[in-house]
Amino acid sequence: MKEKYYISTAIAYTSGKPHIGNTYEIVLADAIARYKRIKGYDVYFQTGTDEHGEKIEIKARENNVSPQEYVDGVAAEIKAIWDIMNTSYDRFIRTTDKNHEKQVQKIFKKLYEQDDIYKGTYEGLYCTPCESFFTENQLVDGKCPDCGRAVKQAKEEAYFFRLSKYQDRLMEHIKLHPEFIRPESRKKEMINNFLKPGLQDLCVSRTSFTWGIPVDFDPKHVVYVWIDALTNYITNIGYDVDGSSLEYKKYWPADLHLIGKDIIRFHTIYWPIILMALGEELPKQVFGHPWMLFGSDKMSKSKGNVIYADDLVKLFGVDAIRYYVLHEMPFANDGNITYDLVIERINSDLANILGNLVNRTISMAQKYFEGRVRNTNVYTSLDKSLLLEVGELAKKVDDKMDSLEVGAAIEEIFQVLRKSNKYIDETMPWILAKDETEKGRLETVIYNLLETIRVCATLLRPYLPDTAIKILNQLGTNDEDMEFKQDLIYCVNDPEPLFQRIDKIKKMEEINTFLSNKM
RNA sequence: GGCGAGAUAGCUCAGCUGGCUAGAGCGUUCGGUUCAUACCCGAAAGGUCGUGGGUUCGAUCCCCUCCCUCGCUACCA
Repeated sequence: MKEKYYISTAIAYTSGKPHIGNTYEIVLADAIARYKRIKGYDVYFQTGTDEHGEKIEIKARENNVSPQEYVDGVAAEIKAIWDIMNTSYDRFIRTTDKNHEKQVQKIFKKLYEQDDIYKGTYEGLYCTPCESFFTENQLVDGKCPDCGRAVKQAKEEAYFFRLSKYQDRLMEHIKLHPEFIRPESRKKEMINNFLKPGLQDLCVSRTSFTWGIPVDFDPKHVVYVWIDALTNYITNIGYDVDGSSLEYKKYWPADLHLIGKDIIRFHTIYWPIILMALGEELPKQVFGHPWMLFGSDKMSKSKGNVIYADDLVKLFGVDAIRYYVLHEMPFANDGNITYDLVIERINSDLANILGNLVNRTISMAQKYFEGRVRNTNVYTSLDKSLLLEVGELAKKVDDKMDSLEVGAAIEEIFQVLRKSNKYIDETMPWILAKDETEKGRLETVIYNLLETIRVCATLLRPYLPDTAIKILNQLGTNDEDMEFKQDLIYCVNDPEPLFQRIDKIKKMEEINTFLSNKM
């Protein structure tokens, strides 16, 4: 039986269209999911949208539509972008799904009945005109951050979760499972800022807005974000307080929750504690990935520097953008994206190193052998290092992927592609072609190249799915073994450029026109 | 303020528990080649490894001071 692998992204908040920074997460998850499938895992890959809350209620009002209509629109937009990015999620959950709502109510009730949740009062600084509570450090000059007027102490009835009851168990779990929170620095932040000082009880219901899942035994309350949003990971695969589905039993606990670094607290403190209270297993790993910055600024609409994934795809193509975000994002630090950098990466890596290698190799196979190439086994010492590197490639990629270093995994493959270009220069096929007695040697050289490219293309499938298929088609093979083989027989098709080189100046003009047309 | 991370070539970054002339990619300059998408290959230039101390036979890597950048510091998500 196949080993299961459950990976999730965070559910995207439907307050507006996600930019490339948000889109990075789904692409990263997709690369990992595709990789695991190739490795033979039974992968379940979930994503979706978080659709309740006050902010959405307000947005809907501003747009003169109902909250449901509003989230229907944004959720569709988000799903469309995920699809444009060619991501292979298995299921897309929305927190407005009926089953989710029902399960959340049951979970809330169960936690209440077992006294993990109790009714109390929420005390805080309240701005009456804005009808909102704020914390001390949200205030601007001691005044309401929204309207600038004075705030006052106020109380509101609310349900609370006794987090402190579980904090020792959670601390223990984090110590026993060093892989639970990644990267490491995030773990320290959680321990030092929250666990060590002691957890405060968490407010889990609201009465100040209505766009949420009602608490069924106390309907003036709606379930506040935590229990609503976080439980998506289990409700959608069949968790049920009264007995969960077989699917749930098969896939839970999740192997990896991939999330942005901004929501680590919810996933490494609140979520595990909710699960402990329910008596369920904890996810194996939570990875808080870094952010994608535009230049050195965080993207925001007010700065006017927002880049959307669908626009980038229109301008550069889906695999180019997948490549950029996967390759350029560091493991722990924030990465950045500019049009200049995207163009440089496409030209140097995709067009020159990869595209041109495939093109020149296939051209030679056509020119010297009418496209039909087999291994004639005429080796020389020049072949040694290339064959050694291809031989080790799958293992190296595997190691990097295991530690979620996706960019480094891709780099390993490109290392071999670079090596292949060098190999052509060293073996000089065009010289061999002039000497009839070197025909056998020439064919071995071309074979080594074709086979190396096949291995690389196969390994590139998780990152550049369309391009990988194109390469394999040009090679005329459907062999997707990740090891170098000695005995394939190639009958290649006509070469066709994979990525056009981009003229930076012309492209920038095109981009400016494109953006000004959108305004 | 507290806690945490980081500061290495023009740019983006590698450098495991201290040890050969500090590395890679991109960019720049020069040279080579022609199978190929003016591509590819090679070479060079370019770093007092943030500051000032200390430990050591020896420190980019350990300790301390200082300077700077960034993140977290609980109910927006």
